Formats: sequence, C-alpha cells, structure tokens
Amino acid sequence: MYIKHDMAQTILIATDAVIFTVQDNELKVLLIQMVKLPYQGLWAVPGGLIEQDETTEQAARRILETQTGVTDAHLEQLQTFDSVTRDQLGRVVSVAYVALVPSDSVSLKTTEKYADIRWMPVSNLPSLAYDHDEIVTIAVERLRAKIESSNIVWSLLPKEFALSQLQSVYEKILAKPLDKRNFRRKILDLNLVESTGRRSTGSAHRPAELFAFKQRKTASVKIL
Amino acid sequence: MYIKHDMAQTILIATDAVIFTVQDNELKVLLIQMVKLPYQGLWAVPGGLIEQDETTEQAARRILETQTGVTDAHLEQLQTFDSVTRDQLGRVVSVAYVALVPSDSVSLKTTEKYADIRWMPVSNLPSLAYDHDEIVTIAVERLRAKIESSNIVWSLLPKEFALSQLQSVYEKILAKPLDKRNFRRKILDLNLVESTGRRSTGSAHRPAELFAFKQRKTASVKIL
DNA sequence: TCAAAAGTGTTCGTGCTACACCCATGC
DNA sequence: GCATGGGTGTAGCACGAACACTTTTGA
Repeated sequence: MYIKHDMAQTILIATDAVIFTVQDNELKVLLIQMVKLPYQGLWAVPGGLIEQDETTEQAARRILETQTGVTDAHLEQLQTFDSVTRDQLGRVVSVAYVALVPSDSVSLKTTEKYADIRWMPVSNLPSLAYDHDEIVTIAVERLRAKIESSNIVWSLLPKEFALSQLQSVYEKILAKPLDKRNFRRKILDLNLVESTGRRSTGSAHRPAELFAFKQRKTASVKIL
Repeated sequence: MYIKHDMAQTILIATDAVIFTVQDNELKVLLIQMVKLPYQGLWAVPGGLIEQDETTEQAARRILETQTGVTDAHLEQLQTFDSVTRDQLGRVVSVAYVALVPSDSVSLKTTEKYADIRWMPVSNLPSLAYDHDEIVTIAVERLRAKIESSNIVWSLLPKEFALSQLQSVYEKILAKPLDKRNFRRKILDLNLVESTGRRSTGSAHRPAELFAFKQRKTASVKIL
C-alpha cells in the first residue's frame, strides 16, 4: 500500500521531450533557450511539470504540439531521470520521451517562455541545462538502436521520398556510410515500402523513383 | 524552469521491483501478498514510495535487499508506469526496475507488512494488484531481449555452473529449446566463460565440467 | 557535353541450422 | 548393465560485405 498520509513526499514530476528530426542532411534536436535563473541563457530540451490528471506521455505530447505543431509524431518513453540534485531548485523527477518528426511538417512556435527555440545538429551541441546532456546522449543511443531494429524511420520522412533520402537518414543517424546497392536491396526485400509511381523533379540529374511506407506505424523489424 | 510555488502537484513517486530468478528449472518472479485494503489478499511485485533524498534506483535496491537479502544483484530501470488510475488510493507514478538474482544466494524475509512472500513461476502467475500484470509482462519481454544481446545471465547463475545449466536458463527464459552443440560452441567461442577445472559430483551420470564467467559484470554482447 | 545523382548483379566469406552417436558415472 | 545427462563434428544454406559502371536529366 503506497499511501501514508503522515509522510510528506515533496517531489515533483516533469517530462522532457527529446525531439529529433533530420534536416539539411543532419540529425537535429529541438532545443529551447531558457530565460529565468538559475539556467538563464542555457539551452535545454523542452519540458515541464505534468498536470495532476495527465500522464507523462500526454504531457510530452502536449509539449511536442506546443513547440512544433506536430500531433501525430512517433513518441516513446526513454527513461526516467531522478538524480536528487538534477534541478537546482528542488527535487524533480523527469520522465523523458523521444519524439521523431519529419522536418517538413514542423513549424516552430516561439513563446515568451523561452528566449529562443532552434533545431541544433546533434554532432555539435552546446552544453545543456539540468542533466540534459545525459538525456540527449541516451536518446541518441536509443534512436540508433531502434532504427536498426524497427521501422521507425517512417516517422522522420515525408509521405513520399527517394530511397537515397531514406539511406541518407540512416547514414546521418548511424553516423556511418552505407553501401547503396546493399541498402536498396535490403529495404526492398523487407517489403516495407512501395513505389508511388511518381518521380522526383526539378533537379539537375536523373529523377528518382518515389516510395512510400506501406504502413505508417511502428513495428519491430531487423533492418541492419 | 520547473518549479512554480503556486502550483500544487500532489503525485507520489514509488518504485516497483520485478525480481527474477531461475529455480527448479523455471523462471520465477518474487511476489508478495498484500494485507491491507483495497488490495487485500492480492499478489503484487514488491515496491514502495521512495524517500525524499533517495533515487528510485536506491529505493529499488533497498527493497531488493529487504526482501531477499541480496546486495549485488543486477538491477536496471525498466520503465515508468503512470496511468492516472493505477492506484485506487491516489495518483502514484511508479518507476519499475528489473532485478536478477541467482536462486542460491537468496533468503526470503517475511515481514509483517505482507501476508506472504513467494517465488512464483512466470508461466503460471495469479492476477496481480495495481498494473503489476502489465509490469511483469513488460519485464519478461525486456529480460528476453537482454539475455540475447548481453551477458546478463551471469547474474542468474551461481559462481560455478555446468554449460547445461546455462543452457537451461536460456531455454527457460526464452521458452524454447536450443541445440546443445550449437549452444556450447557459441558460448565457448564468445569467450565469456572459462573452465574452473572442477567437475560436478554426486549425480547418477557423467560429471559435468564446471565453468565460471570471466567477468561478473554486464556488457553488451550478441549471444543469440 | 558535362556534372550529378539514380539505378543495377555478382562474388566471397562468415555464421547459423540441422543432425546422431559415444562417454562417464551411480545405482 | 542400464539409465541418465555430458560431450563432440560436419555439411548446407542464407545473409551480409565488398565492389564499378551505365543511365537520365538540367544546365
């Protein structure tokens, strides 16, 4: 039985959302710049306390929508961070989430709460407030593992895409080059995508065949 | 900035520990039987509120030690469960942990807090209090995934063991038979164990060579 | 006609799978 | 001597890795 009314636990529960996208051929995280002390001027991942009658996932989704306008992104629980000293202002336990959004569907919303909001390349991040360095590091690891063992990439790409775009997303996230022929064969053999019949246009080279995911939902599949 | 003093969040933080062992050739979970209403008589995984100045991991370790006397088991964070209605007595968010202990090192401690405490086979569990059915299900999935991709088995076995015992642990957890020759080759090729030179005694058949893990700590290794 | 990305097959080696018999001991 | 689990090798196949040239388009 958990509840004892004579015991005063004064710990707050927050959520932090590590929101990834691939943009300009780079893996990026959404960061906000803080206004108030003691973290004034520092960058952090968006987050906040949860409401009394809301789950942490609902809170993460709310934050995601507030910051990016995206409502149907892939969202999964990452891990709970609860070091006693992680927030200078008091004991706050944070349930962190990872969200993946296609960059073409995002419109960043500036609010008064933050000095700034920006996509920052994972390969070159400033040092972050709270324990957010650690959270982002672990989120990147999770993303790498998941992209190899499931079809979540769908959530980073627009509805139609060329196989080379898909390959590029993998290469950015895994931070290593992949063999074009092997990659194409693998993806096509897995039967996760289908040709739309359309082709890319407007580039000074051969147009690419455009594909779409057969199912836009996450499933467990060994990809690499 | 998380803290707003005009906002009253009244949510408690607990931890629940799903403690596994392999005993009598079966995968088992440690369950306690509850005394108080509204869950009186129901079985549950051991857990409790965390202290103000303690992390959830420390709390989980404390619970593990209180119940089993084990101090150096493998312990890892599983997931946070925070359905608004998961505890009938109020809003409690639980950070669940998975612990693995070798059955030979455990001595269960009965306390007044519980009606009973017992190892129960995962293949045949009663229905549990709170959302503990779900927690245990997810814990078993995690255990299956982890045993294939890391060397955590060491934490379920005594210091010395026969390869057939090791194989049996895998078979119980994965709930499928493995080929003896392939399994032995795989384990020996991976170079994780070494012969102790000793052999098992006292059985009505050929004595087995006894092995030990070279390193009794967890690392990421693809096993199956 | 040139630059730039799209598209396409084959070979080789590694590692997983399947499979059956003899060995050492206690009773 | 028999029942019980311990211990051993090989062949086939699937899969991943490495690798280079032709095609199509816009400028």
